[in-house]
Amino acid sequence: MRSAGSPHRSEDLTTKARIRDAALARFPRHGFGATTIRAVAADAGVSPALVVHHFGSKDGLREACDRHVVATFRETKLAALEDDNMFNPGFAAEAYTMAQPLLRYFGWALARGHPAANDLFDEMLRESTEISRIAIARGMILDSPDLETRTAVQMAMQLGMTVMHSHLDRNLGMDTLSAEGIAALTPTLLEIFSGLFTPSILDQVKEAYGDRARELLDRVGPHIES
Amino acid sequence: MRSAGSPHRSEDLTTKARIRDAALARFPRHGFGATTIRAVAADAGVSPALVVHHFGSKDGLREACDRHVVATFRETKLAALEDDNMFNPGFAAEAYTMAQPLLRYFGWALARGHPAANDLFDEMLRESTEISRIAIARGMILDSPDLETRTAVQMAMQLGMTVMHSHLDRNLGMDTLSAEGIAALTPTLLEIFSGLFTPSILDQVKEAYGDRARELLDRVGPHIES
DNA sequence: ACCGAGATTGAACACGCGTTTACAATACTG
DNA sequence: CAGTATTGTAAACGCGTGTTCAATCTCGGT
Repeated sequence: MRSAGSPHRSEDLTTKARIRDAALARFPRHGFGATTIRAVAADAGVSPALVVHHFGSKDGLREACDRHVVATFRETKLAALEDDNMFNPGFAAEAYTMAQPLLRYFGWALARGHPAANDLFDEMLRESTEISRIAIARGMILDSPDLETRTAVQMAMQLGMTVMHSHLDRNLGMDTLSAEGIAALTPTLLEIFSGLFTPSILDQVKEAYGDRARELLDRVGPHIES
Repeated sequence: MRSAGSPHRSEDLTTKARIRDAALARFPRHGFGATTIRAVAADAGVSPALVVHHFGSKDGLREACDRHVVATFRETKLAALEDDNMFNPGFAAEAYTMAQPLLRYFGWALARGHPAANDLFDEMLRESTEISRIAIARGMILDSPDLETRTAVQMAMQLGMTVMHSHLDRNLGMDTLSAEGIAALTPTLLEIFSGLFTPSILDQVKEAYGDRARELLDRVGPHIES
């Protein structure tokens, strides 16, 4: 799988990017109103005026965050599509390993219903549906008379889970947005959605995910009539 | 099923309750910071000073909203438990019919991770797990080697769906928080979770929900070995 | 009729915010 | 090196905010 391509060490980032990243972390944690330009500037180690100089206004800063997150998600998703990794069972864990602040911000933007995030949701939904169709054709998941609705609900649920991640963390005693957390949770997700998989892919998954998945998936699963 | 018991016509409410309801609607829509006491007061048709007189401060107002929503949810949930309606397939539709502002606010509070909402989440999770155990004993859903995790993930997903409801609404062309929306979506939810149901309860559900559910559920479903 | 307590208000205050402006330092370019 | 754009800063301004306060209104109890 291709790397996201963006630098991760903060000393490699331009001042503008450092300001943006500081805002990216603060907005979802404190909300838009409670996030002050002065605080963002302090996080980035610059003066408040420089924030305005680079982004025009506080709203401009938020829009820049929106655009950056949306663009990064799009790129990551496209890369995944190109490499045909969408059907790799371990894909989710790797994909979610991308910087957690981005995920947190994305969930926040979706919950806020910002136009740019709306567009991304809709685009992701269209692609998700298309991918579901391909997976059906490949005999991996089961068809549905209303695949659009099923995919939409499933996507809303999985993204919603991201927004609720702190509650999962607290109750499961782990960081569910980390790579290890995703890996630990994947068998359970497969168990929950087991009714939608074909028996053959379920066998493959049991093989791929080891004992824990086999244990969880032995009792449940799809049942095709005929 | 018992009614929630709270009056719905605004002219029946005390001024204090009207202020609280105005805040209840504004906080999730505009966020805490962007919600001004003056705007809440205008919505309730009172002066800004009266808001402070009744709730002490803006934070006090938010806390009052938190308490009210959490308490209402608890009451509704207890009533449902008492009446043993938790296993009625049509329960969700009725339960969700309660005032939508409450649902919106609850989702917002959960996403914010407010302590009071945290407690309610944890309590709901504990009860959900207990209910799952009962449902397993009654042969309605399938057991799991890690029922706690499965229940937690399922709950986070379903609550997260509430937070994401606007995106579902936009893409499905309906109001998914209304009684009709819930009813329309329930067959799809059953389809998604079909792997967790026992065949017998799935048959019952097909019977209860009519042609659309039967259509959706005919292809998928659980498969118990032996 | 009187009183007192709670409900309600308009005006004002103090503070922190986003933003502006003028100015200094640095980096780039011919 | 001169000239110029870019990057950065300190200080101040104006505005909207949460909040306070004294004053008025409402109305049940005696």
